[in-house]
Amino acid sequence: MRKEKISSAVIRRLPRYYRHLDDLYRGGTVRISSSALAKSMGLTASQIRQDLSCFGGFGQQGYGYNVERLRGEVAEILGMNRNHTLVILGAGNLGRALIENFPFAANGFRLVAAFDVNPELVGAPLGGVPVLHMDELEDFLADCSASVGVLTVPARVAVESAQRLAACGVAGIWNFTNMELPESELSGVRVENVHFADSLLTLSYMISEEPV
Amino acid sequence: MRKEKISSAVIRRLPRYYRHLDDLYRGGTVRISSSALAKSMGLTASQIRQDLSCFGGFGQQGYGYNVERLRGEVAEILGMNRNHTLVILGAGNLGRALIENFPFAANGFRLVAAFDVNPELVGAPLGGVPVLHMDELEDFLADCSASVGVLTVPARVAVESAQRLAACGVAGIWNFTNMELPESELSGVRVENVHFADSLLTLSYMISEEPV
DNA sequence: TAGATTGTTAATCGATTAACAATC
DNA sequence: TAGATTGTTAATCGATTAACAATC
Repeated sequence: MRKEKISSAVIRRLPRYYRHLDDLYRGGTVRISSSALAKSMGLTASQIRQDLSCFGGFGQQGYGYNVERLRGEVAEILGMNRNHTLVILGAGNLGRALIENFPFAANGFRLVAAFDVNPELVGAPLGGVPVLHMDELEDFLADCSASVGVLTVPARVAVESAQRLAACGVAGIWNFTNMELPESELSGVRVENVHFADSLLTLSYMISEEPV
Repeated sequence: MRKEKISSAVIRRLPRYYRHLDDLYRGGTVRISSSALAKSMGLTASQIRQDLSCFGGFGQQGYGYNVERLRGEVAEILGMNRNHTLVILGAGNLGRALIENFPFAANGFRLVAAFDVNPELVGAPLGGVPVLHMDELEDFLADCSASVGVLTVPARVAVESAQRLAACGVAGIWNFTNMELPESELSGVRVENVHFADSLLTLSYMISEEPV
């Protein structure tokens, strides 16, 4: 039974399902039951069956789930087959790390260009992708629209860069700046934050639980 | 009233509280009410008062919260004043991005060394931090223990590196590899994952909601 | 067929929101 | 004092877990 509104708790688990199913698939596993998958992921079988049933009935009584099929269904749900494109703003160390090492294609994305203000970086392609000057952003996206803009710029230009991306009509912003973006001013653009500092402070809490 | 076990939902909000309180503090705001803070953070006043009351009563009826004091309390709760130290394993683009740009000190951490297997990187300090060969990890940590190990190594050596860190007695691992670490084999070490792929796939889902 | 395992409904648990007495 | 706002208790809402009929 497909549900209308999927809770964000479920959505945040989907990439992990995909990752585990992809591992199983690559390892040659043909079928898996909810309880076996639950065990390997540290969840309950109930939860997995509930989560999947938000999107349809992908299993078979007495058999379980076909790994290849379920992996494909989850990929489809996540939008991995939609030929999403992205541009990266900021070709510093972090931008370069993503450009050169992140498996965009394996996640259903195609990186089309990087932008930076540093004239020493502009012009020299990175990882097969052209590096253009930030001034060319609007012209480039007018010709060749992108689904997502990746923000790996310095914090002080984060909001301004986000607004330029929104004005160019991107659907989403992948935000690596430690800034909170004013989503209400970004006209419906979805923002996904990767806040390094929040993550480290969570770890800091976890390793500090005992009193000093 | 201090609660025994703090839920992870609350813990994950604490860094955001800190970030907002720090902004207010730097901006010169002296006091703030739960409702004003709630409005600026997109939460409810009830939730903020509930969250904070897990750790103590930091406010005052009729007045609200003193920003400087509350910021300090949250920092204390997060363990930001414990002189945590960390080492980074892997000085590739991502490791370098963290070493050179991440504000460790502002988050209560001191980066003491980086390790890599590449002889071209070993020996040349980055951002004031020595870069040592991975072979020296155990000796180094025997002399100078660290609270946290940061994993910015290639995925294929992620598990092995995590096990070495655990054997050296780190309290936490900040994991940037797209691998799931076997926490049960890491003898109590707390793991905080930064899964870029999971984050991008969540964004992919959000921008793909309408059927094709 | 008998055994296994799903999808779904019901029960439980936990987290968020609302309400309000206490009090600055 | 009167107004504001907390900390906390109670009510609601949502998410997880358990149970089981359906069925492969």
